[in-house]
Amino acid sequence: MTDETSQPATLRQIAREAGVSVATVSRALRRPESVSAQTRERILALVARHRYVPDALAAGFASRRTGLVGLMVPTISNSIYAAFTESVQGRLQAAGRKLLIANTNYSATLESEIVHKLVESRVEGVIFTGCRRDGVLYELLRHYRIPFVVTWSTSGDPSIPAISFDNFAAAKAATKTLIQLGHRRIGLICGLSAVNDRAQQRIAGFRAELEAAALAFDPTLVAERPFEVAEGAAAAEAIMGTARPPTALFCANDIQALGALFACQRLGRAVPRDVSIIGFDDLPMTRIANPPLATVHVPAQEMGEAAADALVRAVDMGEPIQSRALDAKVITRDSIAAPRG
Amino acid sequence: MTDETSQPATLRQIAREAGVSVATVSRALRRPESVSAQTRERILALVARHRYVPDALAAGFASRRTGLVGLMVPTISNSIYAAFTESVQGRLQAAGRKLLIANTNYSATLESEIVHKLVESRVEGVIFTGCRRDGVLYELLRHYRIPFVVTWSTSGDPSIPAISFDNFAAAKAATKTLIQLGHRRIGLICGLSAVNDRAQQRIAGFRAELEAAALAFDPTLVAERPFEVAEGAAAAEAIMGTARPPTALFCANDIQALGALFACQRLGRAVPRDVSIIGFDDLPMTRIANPPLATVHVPAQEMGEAAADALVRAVDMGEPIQSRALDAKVITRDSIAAPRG
DNA sequence: GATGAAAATGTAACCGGTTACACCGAAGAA
DNA sequence: TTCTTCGGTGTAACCGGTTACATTTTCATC
Repeated sequence: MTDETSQPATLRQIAREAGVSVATVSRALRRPESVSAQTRERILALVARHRYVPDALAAGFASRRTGLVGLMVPTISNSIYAAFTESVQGRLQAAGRKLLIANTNYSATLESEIVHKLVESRVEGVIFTGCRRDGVLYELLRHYRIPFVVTWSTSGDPSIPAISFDNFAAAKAATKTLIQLGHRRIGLICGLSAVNDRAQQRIAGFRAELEAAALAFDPTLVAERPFEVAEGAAAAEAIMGTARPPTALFCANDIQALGALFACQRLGRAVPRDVSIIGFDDLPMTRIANPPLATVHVPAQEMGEAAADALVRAVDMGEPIQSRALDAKVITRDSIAAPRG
Repeated sequence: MTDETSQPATLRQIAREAGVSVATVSRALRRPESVSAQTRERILALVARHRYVPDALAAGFASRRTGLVGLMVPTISNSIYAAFTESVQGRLQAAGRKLLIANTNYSATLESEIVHKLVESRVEGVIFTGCRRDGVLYELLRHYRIPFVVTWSTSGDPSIPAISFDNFAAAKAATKTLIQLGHRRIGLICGLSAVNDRAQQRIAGFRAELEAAALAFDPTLVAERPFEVAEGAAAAEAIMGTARPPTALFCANDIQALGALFACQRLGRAVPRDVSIIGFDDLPMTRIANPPLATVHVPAQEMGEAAADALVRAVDMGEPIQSRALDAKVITRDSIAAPRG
């Protein structure tokens, strides 16, 4: 088990020492059954002794396959993206692929740079978060025949496959839940729609439902903020501090919803007695909070697995990626109730 | 701006069309100042027209450099690792490196497989979480001259560089804070020490401080659980439901601490009046919770950046990695107070 | 105009696997 | 015996850049 030389061995060295050709060593490692048992054992013994680990770079270069898949998420600090990333990674790992993760930090410039890096790395597929981006990027990927799929956002363009759920409809449903309880003045806390098409779609769903219920949209009850607990708390304080505060808050993500919940409690507004709160994402913590937080369950894990699987199939079998809309549904919990009086 | 051919171009094609040698094209792309302005522009125009993106695989293969760094974390679902990962990634991205993330899911077997994959990929460096693992892995990396650094855990072995903080001391300090407030019966909720050396070190720190204060260690007040809010809640319920419940809980991570906080409140135990709670990690949410949660600040971001920087320097300048212990410190907030009576 | 240094460019070997194709020998079929 | 088949193996081209070294061009200086 000691290393013969201090330099890592190469396939040719192993071949020489085993008295066989490089092709045989390559085969012994990649398709062991295609080599006689005797030869195989001699080779594997040498491999172990030299601690030989084949160079995936050279192998990838020679075979024109890298086994790499790129994933672009805005951030993994947000638990929901972390869970999503983990599901993608698990699935790819199982399929013998490696995951290259890149954080775009909600910056289009950074995202564009990263896509170029991924193409350089000759990834075999790319998973995007959200669909709004410069079309040049999609063209670049097509030119290099790299399949891609959009997640977290449905794309209007049928040529851009999306495995996702309907943010607009989900936000509309959450808003409807509040309206059906009797709320007429509803605040909205969400991400920055300028850099986040999910936030934008959720706002649109919120407004559409208000309109459907013939309720006025009051911009003073809306806050677009970064995804931070503290931002959610600050936004809730601001909205609840207005002259005519709403009786309910729709937070387009659970991180901000938790911040809002804490802020309301600190302000002495009981939830749900004085103000109802509904979130979005269904993070594990919402179930445990006091009171448990109503939310919208998003199929983060399912979406990640489906996207990874679809990409692997596209690479392995040339199967085109079909757009799919998964289900997101409102989860009613104790943080929402009919308004007082 | 249209692509001439439908096949992605190669360096040789660009060279032929530009009427120069491949070396010149390579230089024009990698060190533009080493080529005359005229030639450079002609080449760059062709590069743009063909949408040429150099093949990093071939480049890496030729130059024996991949620009890849591997990061092994147990999971990124835990916010603190997500923040850590993000800081590593940001730093590496700035240094022109790409990050290969792998989740070990607290499994030694999986970790071992992944290290092999990373060596195959010829990563230029590896960042580990925790130090407890089969020495064969460290030997393998040394044999391939791949620098590595351990984070989140100090290593006893000086040959294994660690950029970390002292879990034992930090847990001891947190426990001491509770004891100094007057607590004599303290519960402990933490991760699974069997698969997590940080958890193990924190338990040890907890016990050491009890001993220093001449307090008995009561195993019925200790719960080792996976890192989930729900687990923290369940553990707190169990511990607070015992015949002689503790007056304080030390949770060795904030996720479980939040679960414990919610559970205590649900049980009608006011925090900190009936029970004090102190966490570990200083997640953003602890600041906003009701009451704000005392915790131990860990230098997750600093550690990630320092580890990434050290690795880059080791690769670029052959500078050996020095072990460093960063500061972790107790943050007092309203969730802890002197016990009643 | 000759000279030498510096700048710009070209030539070709090389990185370490993969794989199409050729080849050989043994077993089974005719 | 001869032909066919097939498992096992070898040969060598190939993937697309990088880079050491050689060569040519440019330009300031004497």
